[in-house]
Amino acid sequence: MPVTSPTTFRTTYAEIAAKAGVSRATVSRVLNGDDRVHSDRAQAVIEAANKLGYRTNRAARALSTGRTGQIAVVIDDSPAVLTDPFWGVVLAGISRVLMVHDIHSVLMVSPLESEDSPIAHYLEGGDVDGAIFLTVHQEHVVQSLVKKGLPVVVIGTPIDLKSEIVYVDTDNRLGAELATKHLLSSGCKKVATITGDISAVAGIDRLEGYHAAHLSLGIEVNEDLIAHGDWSFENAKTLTLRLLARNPDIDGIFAANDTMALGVMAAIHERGRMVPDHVAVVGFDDNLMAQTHRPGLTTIRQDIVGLGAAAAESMLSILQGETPAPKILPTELILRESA
Amino acid sequence: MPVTSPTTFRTTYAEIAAKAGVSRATVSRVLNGDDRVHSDRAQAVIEAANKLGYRTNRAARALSTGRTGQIAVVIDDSPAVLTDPFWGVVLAGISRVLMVHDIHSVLMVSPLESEDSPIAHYLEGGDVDGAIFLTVHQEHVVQSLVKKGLPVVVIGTPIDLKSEIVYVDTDNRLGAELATKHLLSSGCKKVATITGDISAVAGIDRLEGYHAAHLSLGIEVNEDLIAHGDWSFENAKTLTLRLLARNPDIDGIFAANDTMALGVMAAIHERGRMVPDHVAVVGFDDNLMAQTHRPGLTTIRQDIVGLGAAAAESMLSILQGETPAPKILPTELILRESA
DNA sequence: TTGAAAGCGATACCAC
DNA sequence: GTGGTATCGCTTTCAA
Repeated sequence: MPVTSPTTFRTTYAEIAAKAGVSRATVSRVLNGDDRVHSDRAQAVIEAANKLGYRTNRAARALSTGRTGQIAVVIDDSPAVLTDPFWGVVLAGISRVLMVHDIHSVLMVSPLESEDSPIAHYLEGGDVDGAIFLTVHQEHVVQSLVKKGLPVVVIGTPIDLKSEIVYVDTDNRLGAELATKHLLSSGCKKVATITGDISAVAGIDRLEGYHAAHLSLGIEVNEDLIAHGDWSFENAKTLTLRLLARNPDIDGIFAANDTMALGVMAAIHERGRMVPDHVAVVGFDDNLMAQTHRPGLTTIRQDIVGLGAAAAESMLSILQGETPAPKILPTELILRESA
Repeated sequence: MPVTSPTTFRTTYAEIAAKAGVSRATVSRVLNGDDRVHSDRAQAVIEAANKLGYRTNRAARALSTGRTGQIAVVIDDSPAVLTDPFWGVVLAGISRVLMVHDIHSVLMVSPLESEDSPIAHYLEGGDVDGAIFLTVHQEHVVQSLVKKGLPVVVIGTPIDLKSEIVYVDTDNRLGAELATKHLLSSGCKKVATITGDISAVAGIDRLEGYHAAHLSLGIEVNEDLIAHGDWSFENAKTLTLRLLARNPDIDGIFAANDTMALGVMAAIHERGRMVPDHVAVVGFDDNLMAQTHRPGLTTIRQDIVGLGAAAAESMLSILQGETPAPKILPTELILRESA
């Protein structure tokens, strides 16, 4: 016999059934919204349940239905990721939506290196009904999970688009185009960019946006103005210094994220130049630093809560047997002092 | 009959038992590390389990034992909290420790306003074996959960210490003392402080540390140098401006967190003064901004991963029937350019 | 429309 | 040491 749960004593269907004068089967029907129960008996069941403070036992339900009512949220276990305020907000977006549908989010912080990492096993183990990945981990691992029938949603565009992975992402390309166009159309003649990590899709897309802006305005891109960064402050600063040394007449810089934009500004100041008077700067993300830094950083805001919410909704949709199309969320230019 | 689990087909004890030529009871014993099983049979069971790729069904176990193997991690649903990089790291610390013990972290993002908020019900509902709170929400709600027998650990010192809530926290008082002493002993004659929210224990403790430093160095505290902030950038900036207007000879400022320290520095610059030459600044937290800002922010580093890990360990200890003492984690002064 | 009853998979008591 | 089996609470077929 099991040790009595250390917490509360729980009401069961049996007690509700007794109190309402019906069978357990009927209790189940009523509590699960089955129409074909006489409304008076249904009423009695509901009252009894309320009076007894009934809470459904998820373990029992899971055992019976094969559905756990839980979704794993997998996040990469690296300081760089965890330290990024971005993910907290995404988590909130996911959690809120799932909560409404009475689904719990199980957090798994871990690298997902190989197909038989502990996490991968957890995920196939049936402890959860699906998994949302907060960064594109090793893509083939995710892929193999999908093949095994696990409902999966990835936040961020997968590299291999042919893979039938369901994903949601910010419109990085259009956002970057917005940013670059803003610089170009507000008088900048020579706009450089510090890209993100080009092995990541977000990095590529934001660079493409830079190109697209030039193209649409009929301006030729000078490859010499493109510096390949890695999302980090220090690196961006170094690259900017180099850029400015080679092209002293640069008057605008689009950094592929806010952290790098701060590095860019630091470099500009170090060269004794002013933002935005000498060089205008636009970032991407609109994180806290963008707001608190002086001068305030003009940047591209993404709907981060929305990203999480969209991922959760895609998951719900998969669980209902559908195959949701990828969702790409719009961005918005936030004007502050830097450009 | 249940709908077959959408994911993988699962091996059960029955199959292992058949393959190993033993009973299900024996399979259970072996897989749960019960010694008194002949080692050869045990071996057979283990081999069979591996060969069949057995994964334990948590729902079944939970139903049988009354233990879910899940801990709720409750975090306040406010932008200010979610945007704080701090919590992501704490989460990682918690998750890692629990994971090792095969316990899942269920994330609940929500305010926990009242004793019958949905979350409170979830928590008493037996869906989890315990709860870790990432901010002291309404303390009486937490208290009532404890009274109902739910194992609870709070990250952050509760206001009502007499309450028997298990908690872990950073040594805010000593950290603040360290910060203030650094300013005082490196030549500053007039050190002001921008406090955090004084209705929060962390706010109070950091202010106390400021006092303690003066006391231990035999310097009298000038109440006029204490400005009551609210952790935010803007507010800190405003307060600093006011402080400097009234006391132009302030040459050091301890801000109770890094975000405010940035506000302080912004204000100092706005007044045309230099950091640290005219005014030295020390923050608290050592977040990303402290590192990327120029000049680099001298600050107090807390062991954030450690905080999460400590909370998780306290939880494990409670689950084993112990009553862990509060844990207070040490801090460290990180020297950069600002002081 | 309703109830009886057979599972779901693991555990733990009881008897051998 | 080991096996048989009742049990956890809910769902769902099957009959009535």
